Amino acid sequence: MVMSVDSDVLKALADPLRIQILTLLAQEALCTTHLVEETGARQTNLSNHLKILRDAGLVDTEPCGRFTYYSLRPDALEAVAAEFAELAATAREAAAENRKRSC
Amino acid sequence: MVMSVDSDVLKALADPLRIQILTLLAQEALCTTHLVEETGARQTNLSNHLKILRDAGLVDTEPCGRFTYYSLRPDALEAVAAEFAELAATAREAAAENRKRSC
DNA sequence: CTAACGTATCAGCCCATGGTGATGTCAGTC
DNA sequence: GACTGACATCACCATGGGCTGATACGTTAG
Repeated sequence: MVMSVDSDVLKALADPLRIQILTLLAQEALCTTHLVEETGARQTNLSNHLKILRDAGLVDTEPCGRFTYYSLRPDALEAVAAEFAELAATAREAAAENRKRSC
Repeated sequence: MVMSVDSDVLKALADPLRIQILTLLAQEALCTTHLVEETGARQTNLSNHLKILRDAGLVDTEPCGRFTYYSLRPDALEAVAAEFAELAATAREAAAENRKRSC
């Protein structure tokens, strides 16, 4: 089974502020202003992070007047979760059979 | 529900070579020499990456004479998978109820 | 129309991190 | 004991990425 975890997605997930953003967006859709209030980060900084999350396919954007609502894409996270779960399952199998390449 | 994904674990996962290492270790336990053959990376480089994976609790080491066997820790990956799955579930719920903070 | 606001983009700084060669350490071999 | 091989550690360099201030763009309010 091929491990096809998108490296960009993982890089996008490997940042505390971005995880905080995702956690907030999991609760409800928010626009940048809300995220500025919640995280205390600057608008420019958040805009950068949101671009990374959007490019990675982790969040969706919905323009609403001059606001932009961001929401989390469950399928993207589920795909990551599934691939790690499968990798873990493979490892459990290998461990149960004590598979070990000889030197 | 608190999102407690360990940042170090995610950072450890956010590297293509380390993902390749984990994928190889999921199949069977290997020592550094095997990983050098499989990945084509230098021994020093691999040793660095393996230290990161070990510090993150993603792999186990088992000394065997002058060799060191590395194996993947399924529970660590399962924990990550579970947290992402839960975050995704929360987001699905929020989307179903169309939760959106007003501006 | 003009002003104010929400958001995106740009250029730059700085630090974290990946890669490397040199070296150290420990186990097994002669 | 001397040597070789497996692995870890160190110092160094180069690149990438996060943060920032300045600025541009589009939308709504007055």
